[in-house]
Amino acid sequence: MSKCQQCIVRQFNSLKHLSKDELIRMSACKTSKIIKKGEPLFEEGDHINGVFCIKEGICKISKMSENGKNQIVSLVQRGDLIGERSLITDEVSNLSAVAINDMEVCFIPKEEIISDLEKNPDFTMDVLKNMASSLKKADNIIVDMAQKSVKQRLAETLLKLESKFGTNEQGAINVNLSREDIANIIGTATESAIRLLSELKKSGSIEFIKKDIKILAPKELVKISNGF
Amino acid sequence: MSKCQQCIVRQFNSLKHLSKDELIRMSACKTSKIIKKGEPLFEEGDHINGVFCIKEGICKISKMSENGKNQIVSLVQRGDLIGERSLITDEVSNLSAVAINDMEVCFIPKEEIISDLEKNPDFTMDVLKNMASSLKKADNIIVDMAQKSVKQRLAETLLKLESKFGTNEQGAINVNLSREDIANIIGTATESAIRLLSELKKSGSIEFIKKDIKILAPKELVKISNGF
DNA sequence: TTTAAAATATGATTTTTGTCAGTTTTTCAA
DNA sequence: TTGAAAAACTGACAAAAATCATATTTTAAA
Repeated sequence: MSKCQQCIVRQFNSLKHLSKDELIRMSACKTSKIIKKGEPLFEEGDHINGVFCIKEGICKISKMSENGKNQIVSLVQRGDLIGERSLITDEVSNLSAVAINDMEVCFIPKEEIISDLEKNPDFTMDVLKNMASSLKKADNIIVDMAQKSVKQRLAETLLKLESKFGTNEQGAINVNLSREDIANIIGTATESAIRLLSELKKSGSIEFIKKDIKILAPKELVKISNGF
Repeated sequence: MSKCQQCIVRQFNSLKHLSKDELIRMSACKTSKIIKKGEPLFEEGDHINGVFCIKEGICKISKMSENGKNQIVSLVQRGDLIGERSLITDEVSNLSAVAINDMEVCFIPKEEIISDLEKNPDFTMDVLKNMASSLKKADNIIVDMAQKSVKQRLAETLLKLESKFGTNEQGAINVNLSREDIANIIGTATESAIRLLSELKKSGSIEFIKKDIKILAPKELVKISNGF
């Protein structure tokens, strides 16, 4: 199994603050998993008891509402760390994570990393920073969900997706989301999302390359997102 | 000025993990403020550069949307700490805080408390725990905002308000929110909130005592909140 | 390759929610 | 106390979004 000390992915997240010794110890106890597209990494109610470091692939973090609809709360990709919260509380996960393409993921058990959290202030502060940043993002999403129309949220989401995942050779947003996934990000019915995408296509703001979405007029989407 | 070492309020938040020495030092540099109902404690764009410890009163934490509507993200009360994020990042606040009744608040400058965050692991871990808990709550709010109807959110909000602030002598929810505030919590137009409150009143789930709301049938509200 | 299932798409309709306009009630300061 | 401003309320209507029905296209398994 590959060694954490030599893993590039670690440089992208809080684990970069661990010392060589800490990494060697971690490397010895980590496990590596392959998760196929569509399969869960963990589900609501699971005891995670550790953190996942994403070596390859993208997954959607979602939560079931009482209405039985799925809401995607975030998308995480190569280099991201998930499950930091499990280090801090003993509660079961309130979220589930499902691969949207094939993934390679390392798992570091809680008992191995918890002492680092207590003893390595650089590591702790970085975890804290990430949480603070997530919290700020969450507040912004709450405001958007509460105050923006579905159309505004769709336009904003497309812009965010492009900035996060970039574009492929044909210029389309480089993440493989179904129309249903998009609807579950913006919090609307799948039909509504499809309808509004068609509208944006008709008006020339986007085009479809197969099922992928290419943004043609980003400024137009910014306008829509801001309510014009 | 009163001393932090003797302040009961401190027991309710992360500051309880500070040592006697740390408290004495903090006490020497803290400032105390009286904020009248309706006045801001801080506003969007302010450099907070420290934490506020609420000694008395309640305030609403809110954010302006691009649409020009105000969204209340949380309500904080006696014993709560606000502004922890300012300790971690140098960004200006993305939120504003306005008193909903007269408040007494202590302010502890960042430079005084930042070393505790770096050197006192109990304190750090408690801040981390609170952030993790806030993050979980935020995820739940996102799901509610995205997936629940205004009526569902109103019912849920009333239940949450009662459980957080309790009831007064007449059994009404013990927090002084305007109808507009309620609308800004659930993310809807003031008129819609008023209309749905009247509906709940007609159906006997709640009653009004002056402008205050008294929950008569909590089970009914739970049903509504869950979509029945 | 064929075929069934899943995903995408579109139309018609209903429900939900927002907006505007106006009335009544409450609050608070002169 | 009184009168103006703010808050609460109600109705009518418009806009947004969900739902239901159904058609078409794509995907993936046999």
